[in-house]
Amino acid sequence: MIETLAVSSDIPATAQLHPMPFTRIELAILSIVDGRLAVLLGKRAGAPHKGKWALPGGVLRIDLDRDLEGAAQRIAGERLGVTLPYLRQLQAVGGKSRDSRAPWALSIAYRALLPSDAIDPKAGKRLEAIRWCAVDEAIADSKLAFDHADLIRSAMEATRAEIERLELPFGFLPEAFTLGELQSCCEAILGRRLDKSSFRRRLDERELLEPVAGEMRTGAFRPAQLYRRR
Amino acid sequence: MIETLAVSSDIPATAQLHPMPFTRIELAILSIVDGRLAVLLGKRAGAPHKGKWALPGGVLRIDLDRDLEGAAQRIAGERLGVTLPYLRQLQAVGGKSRDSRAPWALSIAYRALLPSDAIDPKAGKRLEAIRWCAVDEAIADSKLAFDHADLIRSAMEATRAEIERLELPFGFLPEAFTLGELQSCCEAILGRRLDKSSFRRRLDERELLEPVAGEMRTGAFRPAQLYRRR
DNA sequence: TCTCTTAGTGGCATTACACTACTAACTATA
DNA sequence: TATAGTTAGTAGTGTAATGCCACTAAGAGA
Repeated sequence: MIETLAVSSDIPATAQLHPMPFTRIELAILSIVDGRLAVLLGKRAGAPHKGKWALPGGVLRIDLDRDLEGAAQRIAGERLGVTLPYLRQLQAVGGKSRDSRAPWALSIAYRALLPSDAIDPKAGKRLEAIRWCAVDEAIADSKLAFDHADLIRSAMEATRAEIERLELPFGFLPEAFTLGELQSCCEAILGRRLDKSSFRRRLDERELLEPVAGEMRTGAFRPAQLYRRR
Repeated sequence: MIETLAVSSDIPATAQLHPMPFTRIELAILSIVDGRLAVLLGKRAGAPHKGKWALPGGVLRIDLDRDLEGAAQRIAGERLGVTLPYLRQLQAVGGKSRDSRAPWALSIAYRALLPSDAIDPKAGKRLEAIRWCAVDEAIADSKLAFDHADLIRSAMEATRAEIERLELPFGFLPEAFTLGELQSCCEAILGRRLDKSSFRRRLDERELLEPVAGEMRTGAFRPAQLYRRR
């Protein structure tokens, strides 16, 4: 039926028979705030879950979006005024009565890494307010809207696994950074301390970074060599 | 072209304003055939891609399916007459002009592990034929329908990564099995030989298995201890 | 000049694992 | 009955990765 009829110009009867799910994109945007891994939340301005905190997101628009990643970028631009580097699809969740706006709701969750100052705290269209929330607290918070606590947990786990594999969180870092800054980032993501010596040796063997010749970060103490992505 | 609206008896205007994508589930069902990792393909009986081989799949039915995994199980039951253990969501793919039946098509891909004899080769409703195809060949085959070669690659990579982490492929094995059988499975998935001694030591340290006391697999050569999942 | 703090390096111990070699137990066949 | 062939199972050694600890270096500030 669906398999057998279909020409692009004709409308196959069966495809019209079945209503399709209310389809959204949700964004788990992570950052480091006060040395802890944090996620961007928006306070919902309307029903459902009015007044609760939730991941920013929006409806998939088949007239505007070329593909799923394009939809995620459009929504990030419209709602938050940013484009998202290091975007990665997390998972799809869907089911009956996930969202009272429709009988069946499907969400595709994306994750991005951003420095926290890349978001204007006054942005957030269609949201009363936005804020950064430590992921530990967000996951434990039973008052988050929808099933967003699960999505945040999934974002955190995926990001931790990347760091364990030494896929570095360049999204959190400026173009040039010190090894100390990089290590602090990784520690914030993993939620545990790392050994400086082992960490550097591992980076070294994999040849992931190159020093920016002559450039040092100078500050209160001994200056540190700056590195960039290789 | 189809424009499927999200519908509901009492919904806010926003949910109804936008047409929703044509949403399907695709199944990457893996097995070991002749010592090689293989994927189940169906020959398409109708347009689009009529006569080409594709992953089995079906349309998400919001009237029938409670959630995404339920949809995957319903489709596996209807099309292949099986229920799928060790089901895992792979990824969502979507975009304009993925499928000529609709202006915007979204597919959620699932992966399952099954012994090859769990599928009746005469099954395959709405498909001309079904067959097992070695994943290497399927990935290299530019004539597969839609973007299914990408989905198969993704299924293979996800499964290999699981084996590397010693998440064992119990879906391919009977209740009780020998260490030799388990090792052969893993070798077929990884596409390389493993060292017997190391493999056993790693299993041992992680305490993943327990011997079935007194039970041995007897055959042409020295009998082997049977193990089960712990 | 001394202390404090961060940057950066070196060495030893432990662990995980690859590689090799070996013994054990069964069948089949001469 | 002896022997070859095949799979099951164990043991030991070397090496690579890395955890852990200790050390030196370079700046600021008291």
